[in-house]
Amino acid sequence: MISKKTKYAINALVYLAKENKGTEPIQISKIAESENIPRKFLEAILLVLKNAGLLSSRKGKAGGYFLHKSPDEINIADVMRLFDGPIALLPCVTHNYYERCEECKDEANCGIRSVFADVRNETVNMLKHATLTEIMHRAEAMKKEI
Amino acid sequence: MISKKTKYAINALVYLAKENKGTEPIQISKIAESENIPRKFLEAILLVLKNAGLLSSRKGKAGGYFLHKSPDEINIADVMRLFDGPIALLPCVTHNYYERCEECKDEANCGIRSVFADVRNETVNMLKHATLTEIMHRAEAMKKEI
DNA sequence: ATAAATTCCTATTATATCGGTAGGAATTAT
DNA sequence: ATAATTCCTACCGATATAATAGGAATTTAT
Repeated sequence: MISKKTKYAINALVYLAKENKGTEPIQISKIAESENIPRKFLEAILLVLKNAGLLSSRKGKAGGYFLHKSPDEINIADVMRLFDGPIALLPCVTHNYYERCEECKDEANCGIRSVFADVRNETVNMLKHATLTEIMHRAEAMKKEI
Repeated sequence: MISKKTKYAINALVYLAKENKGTEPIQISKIAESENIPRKFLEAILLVLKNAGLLSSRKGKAGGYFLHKSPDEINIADVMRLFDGPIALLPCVTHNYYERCEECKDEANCGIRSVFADVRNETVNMLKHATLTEIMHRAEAMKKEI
């Protein structure tokens, strides 16, 4: 399961992608209210997204948040990694955070590892393609289907 | 990431599948030593696998564990579910343990849900096909490749 | 019958993570 | 100056993880 942080982050990003017509920043409290996210908790989440370069902010009165990258450059894989760490199900098949399984006898010939490597590749591939744009397209498509 | 319990369980099962030529039970301590798993911890794991019907045991002197099902009927998906619960990354896309996301406004038209449903289907499909037999075949194949 | 070896069962523990709250400092528009 | 907002640090309770400890129950071998 992904953490609530990740889930909230994705929802907030999608909301910003939909709402951000001009470049007017949108306040934390507005996002929190619309997306049913605890306000203070969301505060911390948006800060992380900002420091990771996905969001920009304006401080002070009439301040708020807005997308820093284009909606088709922001994908679920990156957001998940930011909050929940590696996507892989085994430490020995992560690309960026590789760690040997201490109990493993022969990593190079491990059938279990081979399975989880396939799963990782497929999952990352799917989540990389799940951009904000793609997510919005899917929601649109579902609404049109009766 | 899967838990160590799941990882240990899979390793123990593969070991039993490989070692179980006759029907002689194999002792916890032998599995623990061979697979580098803390003995007492493995004890609890094997008990769960037994109660789930994957293993059988003989008690007392010369007792131990052995597969209850055929190696091609035991797959990683089932083992993961047993120890780590649902495989899906969102509660609203699990088949067996469905739970609504409390913050969600419109589940039926949720683009995020749609993405994670795809991921779930693909992952479960791959893990269902990852039987003990398949795992052993993969290891064999890798050893033959130089 | 007895001893030895083993699974089975119940508690306990240490550590970390998750989900969230609290309070205030810094910044900016009006 | 004031009001509104982001930014930052610290804290907290609950739960899960990865074990460990100790002994009861069971069975085989002698």
